[in-house]
Amino acid sequence: MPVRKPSSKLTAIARQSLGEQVADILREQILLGDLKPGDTIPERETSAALAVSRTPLREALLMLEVEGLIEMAPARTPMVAKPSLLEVTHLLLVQSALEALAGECSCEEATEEEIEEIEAMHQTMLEMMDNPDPVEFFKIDMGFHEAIVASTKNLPLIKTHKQFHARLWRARFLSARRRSAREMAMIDHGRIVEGLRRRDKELVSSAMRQHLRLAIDNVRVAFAREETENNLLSGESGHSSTVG
Amino acid sequence: MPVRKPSSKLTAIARQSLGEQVADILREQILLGDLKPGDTIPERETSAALAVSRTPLREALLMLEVEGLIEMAPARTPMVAKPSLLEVTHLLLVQSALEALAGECSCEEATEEEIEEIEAMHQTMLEMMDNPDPVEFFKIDMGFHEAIVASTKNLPLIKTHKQFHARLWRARFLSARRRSAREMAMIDHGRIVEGLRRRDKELVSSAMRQHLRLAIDNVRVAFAREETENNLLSGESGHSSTVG
DNA sequence: ATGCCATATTTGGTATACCAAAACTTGACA
DNA sequence: TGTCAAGTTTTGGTATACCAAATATGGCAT
Repeated sequence: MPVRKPSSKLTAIARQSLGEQVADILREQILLGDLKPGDTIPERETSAALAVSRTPLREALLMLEVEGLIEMAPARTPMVAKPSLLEVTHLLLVQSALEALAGECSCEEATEEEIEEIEAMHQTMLEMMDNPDPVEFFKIDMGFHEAIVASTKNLPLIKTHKQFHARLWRARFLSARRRSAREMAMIDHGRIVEGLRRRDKELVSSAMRQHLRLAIDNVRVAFAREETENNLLSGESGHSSTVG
Repeated sequence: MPVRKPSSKLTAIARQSLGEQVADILREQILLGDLKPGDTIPERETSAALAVSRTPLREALLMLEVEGLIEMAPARTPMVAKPSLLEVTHLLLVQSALEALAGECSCEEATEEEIEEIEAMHQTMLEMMDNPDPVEFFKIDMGFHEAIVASTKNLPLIKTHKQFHARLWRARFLSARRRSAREMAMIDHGRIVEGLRRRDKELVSSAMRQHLRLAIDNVRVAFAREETENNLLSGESGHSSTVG
């Protein structure tokens, strides 16, 4: 609604700026796959579609760019980031360090209730192992990791983890579809939960690290598979996305 | 220069947008201490002072806010972030994890030349131990850490580290003025350099971690000292900055 | 038929005008 | 004299107009 509202009632609370709201919308679209890597986001067209002016849209684009979700070149239409395998590997390395730290801190900072909640999520995942829908399983998986990070009460850590999380979402989703990957992930999760219960920093930290390292391998095969699929579809055309 | 330049010569390259340039200027001002924590950055006044319009200034403010260098509330004038001791501690914990990871990766990725350069910086610092000017010493100290991170070639890691670096700059500068802190830091640096030369991931990683943990202690005493100084000056007025 | 250059159109970058919500001021009333 | 309320001013939020660079397109010369 780009129109004025001269004085309608009280303007509700409107707690966050339009730019942030737009950023949330776009972020969700990217995460959900409505906007795929490589898709462009022209300013005029998109702002019109969202019924806002270009200014808040540009704010949103700027935020997402700092977060690494989209790429903006000097005079080039903004594009959803399309990380290479190398870059995803780099991101996962950082994420593994962040989560290992989170695990350590969580042993000291997490309340009993928080640990119980984390355990509950793990249990839910165990029961969902045979669920054919990978999306639900994946969401809880991500929630499991988020809950551990949140229990540290370390705001900068939580925020940074969240950003990497968003950038890795797609890659991890693609790689989490394999049944075998799920099974191995659950083993790691089991060790993590056990470590948290005993508040054993070493155990949690190393389990976290191994879990993410496993993710690197899974992503690698996911990339390889996507590559071959693309080649089958377009026969040798598209540029390889496996090299940074 | 808010005026139009109808067609003056060729407009040079102008590689980065005005907003980024402004962000660079403000970031430097904050790092150099020209803008101190708690200082406000009113949009109109600042944009006039920099001879740009509000639009690129707001872009810059937005970037710095995402980076955590300034704080922006809904209808409140932007302010240079004033992290509490708790928050600085949290930041240092994350930074320690990032640098520990950097140390590990550097053992695998750094070239011989890069390691030699890092060693050279260490040597320079050793020779500067008695330099009365803490600023120069500090700059090289920061360069030492940056060089190690850069040698990993992990772009997301480099970028994230840089952001935390900026947020921690002031606190670390204040805490690095103590002679004893410098001496202990040099011991850690020595271990780090030795580890890199032997490409011993465990050694480098643990040395990095210990080094940053030491920094946490130093920051704590620096905060305490600043607190007492403020109390002496203003007699019980200012709100304590030691609690998040 | 093809390659190149001029022009038209699209797109992002910047400036500015306008609006609404806070913050500050001031004056009247208790 | 203290306090509260209304008005003023300041500040950030949003929309829009305009500009320049980049790209696409079509015609012209070879």
